[in-house]
Amino acid sequence: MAYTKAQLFEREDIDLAALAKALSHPARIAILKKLARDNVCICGELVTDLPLAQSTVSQHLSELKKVRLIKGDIDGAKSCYCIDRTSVKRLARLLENLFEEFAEGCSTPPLITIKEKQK
Amino acid sequence: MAYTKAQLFEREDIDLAALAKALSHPARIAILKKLARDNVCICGELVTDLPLAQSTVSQHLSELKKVRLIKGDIDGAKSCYCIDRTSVKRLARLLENLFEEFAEGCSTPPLITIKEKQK
DNA sequence: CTATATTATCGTATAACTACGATATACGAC
DNA sequence: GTCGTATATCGTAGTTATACGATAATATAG
Repeated sequence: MAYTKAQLFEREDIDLAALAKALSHPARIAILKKLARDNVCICGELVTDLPLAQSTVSQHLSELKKVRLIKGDIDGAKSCYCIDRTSVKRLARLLENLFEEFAEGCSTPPLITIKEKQK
Repeated sequence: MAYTKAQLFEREDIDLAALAKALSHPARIAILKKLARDNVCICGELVTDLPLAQSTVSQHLSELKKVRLIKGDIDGAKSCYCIDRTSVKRLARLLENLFEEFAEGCSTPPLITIKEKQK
């Protein structure tokens, strides 16, 4: 039988799932946090920081780039990556929608909302 | 060599990654949203709602339960699931931390784009 | 141009995920 | 008890993810 039926769901759910998948490995979370801290970061720094081989780091970067959470530029022989704030905002919006539904569904206490504090 | 090195990362990153993985399939997002809307929901309703076999839905429910985003109670022959607000709050907190880091990172967009690497 | 440094990509092995049908289990009705 | 319903679990096939080393590609240094 077929393998995935993911495309049979609602667009928004598919989008959020794709972004969540990008966050579903601690290495990629760590990469995003470092990129955020340093604002920009060359690949080599990530390789020395993470307990992973260079090719594996490159692979993780590629995944993050695929969903546009980061973008990369070539600077000489090195690659500079930075957070793509547009997509981060999109992720924040999708998460907000989700958490709103959580909040609506029940009368129990307040849910923390994801606020967008950027710039 | 080993397969996963996920456990070598920081606790918080591992936790967030695990929760994000639970959100990384549109079916599970849809399940969470329905559980939130109905506050409580029996498994059968989910099966008729989703374009998936009963066993597959049960599997997705199991994954959500594994990270405690939902909890289930047996009500006779049926199973009632509902959102676990405690874990949802934990997820919200972890996401907040992440987004805070994003916000703290520099606001200046880009760096000098030299050129596109291609092959 | 050659050598070195940096990063991306390829090939590959293994683990995990997705999905289903079949089966097991547990309950309620009878 | 048996029958039917509702869920969970097992077995499994195919797909995707993780990880590495090896190699290719590109830029800089000499």
